Amino acid sequence: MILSVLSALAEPTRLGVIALLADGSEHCACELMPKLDATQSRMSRHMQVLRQAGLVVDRRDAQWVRYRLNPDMAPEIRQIIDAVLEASQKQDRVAA
Amino acid sequence: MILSVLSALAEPTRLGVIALLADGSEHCACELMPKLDATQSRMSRHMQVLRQAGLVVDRRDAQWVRYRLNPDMAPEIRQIIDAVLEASQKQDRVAA
DNA sequence: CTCCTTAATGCGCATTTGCGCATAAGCGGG
DNA sequence: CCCGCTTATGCGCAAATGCGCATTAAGGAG
Repeated sequence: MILSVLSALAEPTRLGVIALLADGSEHCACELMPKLDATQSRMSRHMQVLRQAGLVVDRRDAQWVRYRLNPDMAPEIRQIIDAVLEASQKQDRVAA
Repeated sequence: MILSVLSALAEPTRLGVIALLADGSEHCACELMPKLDATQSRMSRHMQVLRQAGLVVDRRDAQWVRYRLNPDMAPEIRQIIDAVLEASQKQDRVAA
């Protein structure tokens, strides 16, 4: 369980997805793709990994699939997410 | 950086090492090996990954190599470790 | 129904990861 | 020096991962 969460996060595109979804709102795959410079099939499979790890949930809305952070995530997993996001923000700040 | 931390943690034996080192004291590889049911070469290579991710430091003491959590770990990385350890403890408690 | 947009998936391939085995290297004791 | 204990590493292999390409599926609009 935790291991699947950690390996889901240990990939730059997937981590980028989590960072984008961290605003709490919904985003469709077609919106995430260009922002993360990912092709369609890559994005689709990465989203599958995030879904299976329980990090995101999806909702079909017409021809779109809208993703958001799983609102029912266990609090201890949510803490990992928050810590990871904070650490990657700090890293970006240094890099910039 | 964060990605190397996450992928270092996303492996059961390595996560086990971190959990054992979380008591704050030093442990030699030969002590960790039987506790985590790992062979010598496996353990050696896993420790290398943890070292390169900056999670542990090692110290040669005669024929032993003593490991401990990196005391100079960046606080935001340390927070990830703590969150991960708490989550895996919770998981163990449910499993037991 | 046809066309368009969005998303999922089968397939094959290249790279990475994890491992065991054997061997080397580091260190202390006799 | 030789031996024993501990650790590191070269090598080859099997499995997992990540990807592109092409195709399929799902949905809405005309």
